[in-house]
Amino acid sequence: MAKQNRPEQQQSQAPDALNCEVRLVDLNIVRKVQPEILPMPEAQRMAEFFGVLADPNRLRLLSALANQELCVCDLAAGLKMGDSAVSHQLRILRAMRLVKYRKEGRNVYYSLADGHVINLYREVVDHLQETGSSSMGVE
Amino acid sequence: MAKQNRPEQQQSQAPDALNCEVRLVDLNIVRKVQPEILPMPEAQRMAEFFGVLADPNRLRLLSALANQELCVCDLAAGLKMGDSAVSHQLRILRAMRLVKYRKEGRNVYYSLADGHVINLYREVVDHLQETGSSSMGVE
DNA sequence: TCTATATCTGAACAGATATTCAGATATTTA
DNA sequence: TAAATATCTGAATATCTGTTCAGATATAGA
Repeated sequence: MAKQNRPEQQQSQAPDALNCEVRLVDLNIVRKVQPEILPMPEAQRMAEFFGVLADPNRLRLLSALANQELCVCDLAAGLKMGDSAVSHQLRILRAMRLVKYRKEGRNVYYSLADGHVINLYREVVDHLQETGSSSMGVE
Repeated sequence: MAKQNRPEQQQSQAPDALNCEVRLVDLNIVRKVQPEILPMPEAQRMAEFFGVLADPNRLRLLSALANQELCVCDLAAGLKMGDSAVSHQLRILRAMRLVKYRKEGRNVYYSLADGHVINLYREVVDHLQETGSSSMGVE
């Protein structure tokens, strides 16, 4: 951790800094890098968002809604999931505003909220196709 | 679950289907939706990818690497994390091919693997800015 | 009103995940 | 060679997450 290797320019500047618990070279780099680092609150918000997409069943729900609105029980039937599980997942998607819904009688029809999800989807498909090993059957 | 409400066109087609455990209307919709649903293996792969981005410290690591390559101990110092934690997280980013690395002496310098991450980043920032409640200080 | 249906909700459990700790490996320097 | 440093790794622990289950709410139809 002491980072005494990697000789850099300003070691002559403050000789006593070498005895300090904070090392000189670290400080220079850290000072440069720190402001570029995503602050923790925003990082958490972003992580929370990605976390919503980090579940195969939620992704499948989104893909089912990509072309038409569907109610909970159709989604459950189509994905072969329990109604309750679908409802729980839809709530998470709703909280992140990835889907919107509309009530009609006792049915609730869900649909995608905007195009961001699709864009994300394609970007990830690109990445996985280029780097990954499997194929992703997406046009 | 029986979906006897929502009267649809083809109920006259097969009257005995009403006694079947699989309901008619469900079947029609499910048959239409099924092929559009992301298959489970690909959904899992994609979810795994998003899961890698679903951690605030990994996002912070990526943001630190967005402008320059950095070694493990500088990342640890900059993010105020333990060396071991950083190393563990970098391994995950490496496995998903989001970062690449280069050894130099006893240091290992990491950098972003390609531009997909940045694109994803911006897309999410857009989404969060439009729908979310907080501001994300990204240009 | 009563029944069936669609959806939602909270609790509980199993499985996944991030960090810490201790220690291993590799490289540089004395 | 020995000591110091940078990085990595596996085990252990605490936390988070997804599903199921039981039951609540709401709406449509008899």
